[in-house]
Amino acid sequence: MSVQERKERERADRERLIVATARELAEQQGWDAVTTRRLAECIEYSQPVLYSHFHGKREIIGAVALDGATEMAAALRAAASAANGPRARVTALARAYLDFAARNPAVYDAMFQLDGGLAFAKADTPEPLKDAFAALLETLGEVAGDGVHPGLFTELFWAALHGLATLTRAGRLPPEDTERRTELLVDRLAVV
Amino acid sequence: MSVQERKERERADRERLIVATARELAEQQGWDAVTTRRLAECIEYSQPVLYSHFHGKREIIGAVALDGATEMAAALRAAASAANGPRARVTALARAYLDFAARNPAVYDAMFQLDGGLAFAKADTPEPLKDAFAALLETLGEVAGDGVHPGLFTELFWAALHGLATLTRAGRLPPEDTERRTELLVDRLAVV
DNA sequence: CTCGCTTGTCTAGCGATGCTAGGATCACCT
DNA sequence: AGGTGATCCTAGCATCGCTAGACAAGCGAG
Repeated sequence: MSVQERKERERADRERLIVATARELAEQQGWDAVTTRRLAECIEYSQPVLYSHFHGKREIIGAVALDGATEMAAALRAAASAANGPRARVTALARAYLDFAARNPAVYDAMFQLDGGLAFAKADTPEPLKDAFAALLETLGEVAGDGVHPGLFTELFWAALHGLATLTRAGRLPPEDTERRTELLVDRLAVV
Repeated sequence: MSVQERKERERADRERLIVATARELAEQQGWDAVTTRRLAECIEYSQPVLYSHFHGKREIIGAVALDGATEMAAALRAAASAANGPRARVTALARAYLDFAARNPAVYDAMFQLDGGLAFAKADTPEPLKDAFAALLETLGEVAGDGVHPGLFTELFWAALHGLATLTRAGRLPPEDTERRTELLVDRLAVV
């Protein structure tokens, strides 16, 4: 029994290594540089080993996305709980979201830009993704305003944040005005 | 002289054919299906011909994006001018934007999701892109509110629309609530 | 009308990609 | 100690974007 357990543990370790390495590689050189060959070489195994853990590159991206979602949820909750009052909480949340996207562009891409083969807004949505949305909902729900469904409001606020994050990083929006845009967003959308 | 003119005309025609075919192919089967080989076969020429018109696949995507920007600008202006009053104009604009993105997903991707090698928010930004932003600004500028820079407000509104468009199409947001989100967006952001 | 030349096009191929089949090797249990 | 089963790697397939070099077609000059 102990032998089998050890093997399973080693397998799980290696799987974590694959995901961590893929994330690191993507963060340093972009997802284009994350080829199965390079990734295999980095973890000092051959290509087919990757396919014994994941069905394909998509699933690896998906795994990075799930890790990222867990991290983002924690970052959002930490930022919100450190602020006092609904208004300050929402501002802190928005800043934390944009900050996470800016600091972890590859992870953010894995979550929302690339195809990681993940389901969304459905019953079989993975837990970390639902939890990240829940983290948004916790803070945003209280500023949705009367008669406005909290979930719908959160979706809208999230979409705005997502748009700001992606357009800024793609060079579509001048980065120096990020703070002003964030404040304007909170001012207008949140009912305090 | 006439011979040379004819050749140039034929070359321009073929270039338009390439862009139109790439767009059509992308719209029907997705950008992944737009390979240089398939594209070459569709226009009934060999691969290298593509490279005598464009420096690479990126430039072809960029050309589709520019076409799309021109179209989108026209669609936005048409929608806005058909509505009466600032509030109705903004609503019509938002609907037209989301509608364009939903009806032309491949073109929208070329404009904002894929790398078409285009410059943004800079001096050398191509005219169609600046014009599309200008089309947004024309309608949104009048509802920015006192003391709020119209450009900044337009950037924020645009980001929100972009977020809604991309998240909806990626299956991250339930499509059936699009209209309600749009109304909420206009209600909150626009000062009328 | 014919000949050389430029211009334009295609065939063939390079390196790299995601992914997989099949053989070899190693560790385990009897 | 030896058979057995899991584990891993070598080698290869089809396809990708892109390019070099051969080939042909059409032009202007004599």
